[in-house]
Amino acid sequence: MPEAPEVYTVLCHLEDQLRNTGIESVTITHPRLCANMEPEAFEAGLQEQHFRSFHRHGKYLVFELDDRDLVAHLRMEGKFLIFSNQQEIDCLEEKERRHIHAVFHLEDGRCLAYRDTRKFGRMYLYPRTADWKDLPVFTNIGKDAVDESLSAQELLQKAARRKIPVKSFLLDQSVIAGIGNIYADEILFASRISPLSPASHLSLEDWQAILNATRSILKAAAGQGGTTIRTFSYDGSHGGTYQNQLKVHGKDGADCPECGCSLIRTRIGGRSTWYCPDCQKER
DNA sequence: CAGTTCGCCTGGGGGC
DNA sequence: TGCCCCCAGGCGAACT
Repeated sequence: MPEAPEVYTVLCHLEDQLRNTGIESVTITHPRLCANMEPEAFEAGLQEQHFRSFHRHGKYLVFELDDRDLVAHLRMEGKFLIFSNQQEIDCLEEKERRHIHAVFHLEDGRCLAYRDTRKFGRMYLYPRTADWKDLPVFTNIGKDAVDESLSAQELLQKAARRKIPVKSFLLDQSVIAGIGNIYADEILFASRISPLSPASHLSLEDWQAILNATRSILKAAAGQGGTTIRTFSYDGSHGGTYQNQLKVHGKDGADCPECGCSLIRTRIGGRSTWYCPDCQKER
């Protein structure tokens, strides 16, 4: 479940590996992967293009090519894997190979494979746009969580009249982009705010605390290569280490690292949520 | 318009 | 060992 820090980690790895590399051809074996066109058009549109620059917005990866913009969302389990040649893919065991849904054959003989066991990930291809942030896929996506221009005032205004729990509000990508289930729990713990608090009940000071916690936690996690629980890895074998810094998320039966009382596990908006009932007061 | 539910997917784990 | 069911969860569509 890559969130902003994990997507950033993947992006850095791909930039390092693919910058200025050409695409000879692309083979799509799971048509639904291509979100905004037929797979044949997607394959044709990528032919002879080169990876020129690499960006992230929220949980989206953006690749600027010569005259196309390619956008990818890994959702839960999507991964980009780089192989030295086609034979390496052919030699994979069936249970590995069956989850590869796209292969980019690169001009230097390497292969960029997209593997996704649950087929939730999506890719979008567009004619190159002057500013990639104007791409249609970002129409309903808010500012990135670590965007310096995002202010507490802005969050306060967007939360006005919103009755949903603040945790659900933080997960709403149209409000703020890049936060997922793991970091939402960690951000609210650091901010000492109950995830159940209605979003509209938070003060300007509360939003400032959330913004400060968001920036410090996402940056620290990115610095450690992200969080590896369950399946995240940036290249198929190496993961991040921020899971060792988690204070509440996933801590079944654990005590609060601040006050020692028992952490609570509950469900908010259909998602597992961990918090400290003592440190995190409801607003 | 705000909020809720469902469908998409598969592997892993618990219960028996 | 095998079978069934539940769970994980981001996001868009469809609904109230």
